[in-house]
Amino acid sequence: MTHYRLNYLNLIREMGYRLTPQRQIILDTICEQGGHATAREVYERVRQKTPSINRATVYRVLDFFCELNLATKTELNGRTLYEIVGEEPHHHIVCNQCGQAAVVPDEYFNELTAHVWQQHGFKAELKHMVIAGVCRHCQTLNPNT
Amino acid sequence: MTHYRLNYLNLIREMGYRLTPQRQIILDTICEQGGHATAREVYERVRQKTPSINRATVYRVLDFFCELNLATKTELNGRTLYEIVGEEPHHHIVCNQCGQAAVVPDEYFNELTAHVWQQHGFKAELKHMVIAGVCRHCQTLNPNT
DNA sequence: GGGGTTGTTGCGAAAAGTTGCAATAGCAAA
DNA sequence: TTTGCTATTGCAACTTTTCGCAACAACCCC
Repeated sequence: MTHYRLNYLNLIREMGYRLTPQRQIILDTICEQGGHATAREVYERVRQKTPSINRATVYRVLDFFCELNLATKTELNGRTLYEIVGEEPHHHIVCNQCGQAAVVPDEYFNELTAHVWQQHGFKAELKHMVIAGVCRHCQTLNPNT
Repeated sequence: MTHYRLNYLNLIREMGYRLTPQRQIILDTICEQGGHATAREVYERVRQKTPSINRATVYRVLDFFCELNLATKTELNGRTLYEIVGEEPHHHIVCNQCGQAAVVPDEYFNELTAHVWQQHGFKAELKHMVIAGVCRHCQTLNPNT
């Protein structure tokens, strides 16, 4: 977490934005939390450390991090989740039935990226895709669907 | 729109659900609107025709349509959009800079689907994916990014 | 170190979206 | 056509998210 934090804090300044204590605290919080977290979860943790930070600020800072590609915002079965972007880009497969999620590597999307590039001249920037479907386990339980 | 509507209304009943006037009106509305619409837009149009329909009902019915695979719910740069599912499954590429969207066919995802199937035994059910990136036009404008 | 510029924050309020519950009304069966 | 079951709706309260604006404070420059 620590070295992430340093890189990220520099990044914010290098991009011409200001490094405020609120941004540092919120960044630390989502790093500590690890993995996904909803805005509400982040806010709860932040206010425990620093109650003066406003809820609106948490929302704004989270979106700010997303704009800098420092974090991602993902819709995962109804909940909006934020996650720090690590060095390895990755995506998720999520079972529609049991809700279990697993990580899949970026390479799976290579052909897709190539297609849109060749056919549309479109430079895909896949960040944190969610692939819905049915996991192995639930398929054996309900072979009909 | 009309023949869609008939099929869809039958579908609802065949699945054992009830065909209420609210569901018909909301279905008509998103058909009329065509393309994407936010819940709020649908609600506004619905209330113009039939002010007695409650906001909560619109939200519930839209999600109900999604569960029947009659519509899809998509997150598109911050807005939650609903769209009627046509016969052709399709997806979108959306430019991060100008916001322009284009349709891409389902086949582009074949290799991706094969990967998660082979590697994870996961049966992907891709409904209405959104691929973010930069379109051809914006690339020529800003060759740096 | 002190001062000015302007990006950020806190605050209050409004908008958007969700939930539980009692009342209503589809629809199947008599 | 009437009856009964229960899925669905409207209502009201609640949570989540957004917005405008005045006050604040990072950061640059001297």
